[in-house]
Amino acid sequence: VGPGFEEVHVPIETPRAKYRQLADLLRSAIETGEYPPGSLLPSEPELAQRYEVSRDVAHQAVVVLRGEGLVRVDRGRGTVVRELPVLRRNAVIRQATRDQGNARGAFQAELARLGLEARSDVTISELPAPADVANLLDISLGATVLVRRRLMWAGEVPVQIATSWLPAEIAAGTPLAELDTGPGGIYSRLADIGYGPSSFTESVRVRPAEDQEARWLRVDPEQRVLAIQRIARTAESRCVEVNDIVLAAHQWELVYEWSAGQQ
Amino acid sequence: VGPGFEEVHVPIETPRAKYRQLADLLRSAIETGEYPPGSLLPSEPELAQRYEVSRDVAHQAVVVLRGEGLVRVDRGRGTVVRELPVLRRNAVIRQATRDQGNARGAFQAELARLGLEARSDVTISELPAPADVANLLDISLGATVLVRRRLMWAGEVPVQIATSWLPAEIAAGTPLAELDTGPGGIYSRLADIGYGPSSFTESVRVRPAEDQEARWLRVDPEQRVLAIQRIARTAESRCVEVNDIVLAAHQWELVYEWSAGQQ
DNA sequence: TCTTATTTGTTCGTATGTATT
DNA sequence: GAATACATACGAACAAATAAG
Repeated sequence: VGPGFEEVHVPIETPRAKYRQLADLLRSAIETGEYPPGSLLPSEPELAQRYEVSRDVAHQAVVVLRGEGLVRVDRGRGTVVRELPVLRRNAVIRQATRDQGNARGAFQAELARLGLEARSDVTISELPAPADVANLLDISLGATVLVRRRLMWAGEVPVQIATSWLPAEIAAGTPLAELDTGPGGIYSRLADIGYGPSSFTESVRVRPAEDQEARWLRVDPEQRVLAIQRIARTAESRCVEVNDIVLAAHQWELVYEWSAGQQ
Repeated sequence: VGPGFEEVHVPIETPRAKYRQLADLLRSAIETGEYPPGSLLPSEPELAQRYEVSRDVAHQAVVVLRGEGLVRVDRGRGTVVRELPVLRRNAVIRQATRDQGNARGAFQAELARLGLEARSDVTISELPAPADVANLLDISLGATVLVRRRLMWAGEVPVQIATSWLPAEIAAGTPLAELDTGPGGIYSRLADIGYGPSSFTESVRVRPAEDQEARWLRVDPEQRVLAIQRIARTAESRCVEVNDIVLAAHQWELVYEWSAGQQ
């Protein structure tokens, strides 16, 4: 419990709801390896029978575990224990180590550490800028931007959606519009053409997954995602890239480091 | 929708479940101000009657909105539309501006910007260190640590729980053990006694609220919190403080800034 | 390809318990 | 104490997705 809560009113703990008790049971069973990663939980009717509760209670218990990201449901098949460990993302180091400073490199390194294979898939297009992106990039509403969307997998598991927006004015016709941006990634290519980023800002929000994200990341619509917006600026404070990153919240730990003197 | 999803299999959109449709309806009504912040939604039986659905559907719809942090339930009273805007927390600036570098100062400034009053409440105790904290502080398991727990409110709304752990060996008997740590807060006091922090690491996780957190932050146990662990180190890399911060996830935006050169 | 069984998703109806007003 | 509100539970039924044949 810990100190400092003394003065808070705590009502007598009402007997824990059955579906919570069952969720606790199943959680322990998963953690002790009774249901190993990738295996199926007993079906809801079977849980109901085994623990002498209604199917509704069994269902609600599974809903709790899904919310925690402990299991995932394949409809028509069953409830699967998730296989991946928590992934760590260090935003500062990603940008600092220039020679592998592209997202792919940092991502690969992180997964290699865990014995997993990184796979990613890039799509490039040119589109009119959405309002918020246009605003940040300081271009006129509707002006064209280069869009790089990258989907990333850890092994066979989809884990990240990243959408990068660059002003077409500076990116069109450069290696930034190519699938492979070469060593150092897009930040090195931006530097090549005189727009090397000098500072970064990330803002982090937690929200429910949108339908499409939920399907692609294989999570419930009720599941939360981390929505990170990274903004890269030149030394003159010109914004040269906006990057929207979406991660399944249960699957990631975000790490930020800085030193005291820094402003 | 956006580019890059083309190759993903998207099943025909099954008709949206009634409880989701109702949740969409209520969400719009809240956003357009039909149910202003602080007001009560119609009761579940009334929603059921008005929209010709079962009470179960009305209940599930409210569950969705609760998960999003849009409403909060006062049991026995009704469902309340939340009052607070999203709060922004800039971790780097908090530590950088030394003269108001204590959490209280930064927190107050942020709330003042929104026209809200900050209130906080500190409890100090000395306890044996939990295993993970002892490990980080590099002290023996069970050694005593100074614990500063701060509960913070924005106006009347509880918004943050922060628990700071300091080695008793360096903190006991110093101003660090006082309720008011004076100008600059604990980091200035650490500097005074030769343990000024020089670098910080924050790691961010999203998880369901524990029961006690849920009660105190007035969220559901199913609701997610941001669990931030900040570690402060001296120039010699000695860890001098571990700070566990818990925030209701829907209520906060985390901001981190850094420059490209930095390691 | 079609059929059937299995599994989860959703809805309705009903009932009871607990907290607040 | 009574009325109202949400929380939980049981039972039944049908829909949708998947797997096995």
